[in-house]
Amino acid sequence: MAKNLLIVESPAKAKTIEGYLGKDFTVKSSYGHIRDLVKSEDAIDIKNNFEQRYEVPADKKQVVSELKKLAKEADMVWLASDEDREGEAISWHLFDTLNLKDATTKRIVFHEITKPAILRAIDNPRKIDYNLVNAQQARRVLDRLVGFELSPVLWKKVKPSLSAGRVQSVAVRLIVDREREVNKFKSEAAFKIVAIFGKGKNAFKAELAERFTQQGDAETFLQDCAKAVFDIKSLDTRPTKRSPAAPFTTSTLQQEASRKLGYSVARTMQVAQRLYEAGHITYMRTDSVNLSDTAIAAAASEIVSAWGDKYHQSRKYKTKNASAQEAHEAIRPTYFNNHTINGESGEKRLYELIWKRAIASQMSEAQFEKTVAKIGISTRKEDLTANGEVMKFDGFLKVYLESNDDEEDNQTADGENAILPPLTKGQLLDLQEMTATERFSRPPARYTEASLVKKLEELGIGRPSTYAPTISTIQNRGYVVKEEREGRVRNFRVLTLKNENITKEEKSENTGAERGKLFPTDIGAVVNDFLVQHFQGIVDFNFTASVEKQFDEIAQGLQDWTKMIRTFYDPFHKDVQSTIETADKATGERELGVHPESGKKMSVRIGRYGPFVQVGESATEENEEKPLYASLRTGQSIETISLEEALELFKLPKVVGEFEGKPMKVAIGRFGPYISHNSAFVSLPKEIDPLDVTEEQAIELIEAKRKKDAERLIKSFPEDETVKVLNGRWGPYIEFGKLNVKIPKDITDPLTLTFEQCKALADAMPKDAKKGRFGKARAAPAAKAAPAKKKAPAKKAVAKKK
DNA sequence: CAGTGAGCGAGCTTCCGCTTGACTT
Repeated sequence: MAKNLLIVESPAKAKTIEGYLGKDFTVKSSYGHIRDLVKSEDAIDIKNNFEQRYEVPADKKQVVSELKKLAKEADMVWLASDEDREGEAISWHLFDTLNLKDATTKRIVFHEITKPAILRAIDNPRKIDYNLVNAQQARRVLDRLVGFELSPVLWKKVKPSLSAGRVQSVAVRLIVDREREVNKFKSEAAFKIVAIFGKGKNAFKAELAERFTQQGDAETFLQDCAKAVFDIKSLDTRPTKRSPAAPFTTSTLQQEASRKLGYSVARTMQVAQRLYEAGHITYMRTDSVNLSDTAIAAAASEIVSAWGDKYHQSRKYKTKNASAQEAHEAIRPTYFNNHTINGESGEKRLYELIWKRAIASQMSEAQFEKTVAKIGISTRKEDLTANGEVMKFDGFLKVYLESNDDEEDNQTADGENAILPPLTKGQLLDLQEMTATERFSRPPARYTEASLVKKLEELGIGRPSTYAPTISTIQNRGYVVKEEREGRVRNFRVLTLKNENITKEEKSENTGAERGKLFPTDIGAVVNDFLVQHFQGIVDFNFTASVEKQFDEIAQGLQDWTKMIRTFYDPFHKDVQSTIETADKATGERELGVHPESGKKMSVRIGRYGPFVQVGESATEENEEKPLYASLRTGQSIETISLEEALELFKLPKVVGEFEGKPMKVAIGRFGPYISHNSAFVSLPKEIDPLDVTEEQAIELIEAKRKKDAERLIKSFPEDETVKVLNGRWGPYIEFGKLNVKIPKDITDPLTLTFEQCKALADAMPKDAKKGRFGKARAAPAAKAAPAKKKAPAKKAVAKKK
């Protein structure tokens, strides 16, 4: 039996370290935290110095009992969790839970998983740092108090099951604020002047720095240029350089994988996890840009052997982020000589990105020669400017170029890297063409998942391990949606000067189209406004930063954690209580105006089933007339919907005629406009406006759908006409009433299916798990359904008594 | 994929950070 038990947080790490340490050490993992606050309200004893009640969650029981057993048998237990607040707390929880003894327990730390680093750590053990543990407890207690007091306020004042927290509520606020900036934004048009000089290989572009807001001014400029002589007024050539970016942290990896590979932050983390577990990369949840000395040396030898000494430059990076805890290395390949790996294509691509970024970070800078030519115009006092750039040495650009957040900027940057022909001062230039193009100022960009992570990191909010889950949470709660939105067509004017002739034309472009951007929902906006109004301090962008400062003081032993929490909690709790007592229910209600025909009040707000328009006052005892209601459609918001758009909502659903003795109704559902007829549905093609569907069109569409369905039909049953075997997009399936049933793999020929078999398969389908691809997230209401069923007979019993 | 928008009211929801699996369609 090994004399030493060493415990780290991650099992993959444990495996590596075990290889370094030999027989005397058993290396095990705690799988992160092993204890957490109990779920119930008495987790924190507020009156008694915020004393906490912890428990080992069910999924950690086995880990804990195994560690307990091993600890008992070992002579010495080495607590080697990460060197940060959470890691220190994990060590303390282990110490406490496993009943360890001071004399036979040592705390060690390392920032990199290399043999020398581990051995050095073992030679320098210390005790558990209780100041650091206290700082973690303060963090944990504060987050629980905020989350579990704020969320119930929302259940009362907005809607059940909502949530609020120090991190997620600020994330939502960023998105709501940004959306409002976009909506408020007024685009301004101005004419941009671009000239092309020279012919063929010697052609180059020059631009005017100023822009003209009036078309007349742009035209005058072109007219003046028609007769002008152009000459090189000045030439300025100077060397410039560009340096490589630091190796990846979690946040920069997420950003770059989003831009270059189109991955969501969750996908990036999943793929990175697999690379880590396969031993290809170092730990992927890190805020450090630091590389170990062995890694720097390995990168150096790789660079020198591949491209020579000239391309190598050893660099150490420092984090700019004050909140970084730097318990790990930056994300890098474990072996730099593996330029690529075996694996699934997603893994390969992410690995190569990580490899290139890490390698490039140890390479020489790229060198350029940048030329700025000022071009004089004989008839005007302004100058045109031509920029040219020639790469003299590629350096790190041989392997890696960091991309930019702003795609449109990259497009307009084409003039930047252009190569200028040989030019001399005083040289006269031959104008080929000059254009004045109307350009529009752009609103601030909506957040993508990755750019939101970047912003949160800048604000010091959240940690590498929580970025991806936070992004999921705010979407799962319905505060935010990731969506594509269609743009609209916009016209712009172009004036062209060619051969001393000015022509004008109007062109059109698509603008405002968005892909994979985060939009706030109505509920997200209402919750945000409610929190901003009543809990300003918590959703303040600096709240985390200011509590972090205090956690740091606690960690240094300069402040008592219970006093800090007390100072925060008492006024906060007061706010919670007064809000519960005095605040109105938040519905986001907004008056739209009056109905043009009836003169009744029109308003929008959020109801039980989502946002809707109401025409007329709500029914009361005096006012017996019921108002009319209509739900808003996908993409519409109570904040921006107009009276006209609201009126449109009442035009549907409408009956457009009769077919086979049953009415045909046009409506708009979750998947767009459709016709319903005799409990069958037909989607409307995009080119047909749902408001002017004719009876003939509707019949035609229904018949076409029937014909198509008949072609897909493999088998039907005389026992029940609603049961069919059909050919679907992914192969055959059974349609059992409204339920779609998958055919099990052992049935190779669907023609052999009997009615009884179909029925059995349908019965075997879990009742609540039929909706959506993400059954797991939706499966929660199952718990809800159970007590409701229990209640039902009780109600009946009461009814019978009556 | 429809319509629903009163209230009754039990028991439920919820935080942030550390870690991996176990799961469908």
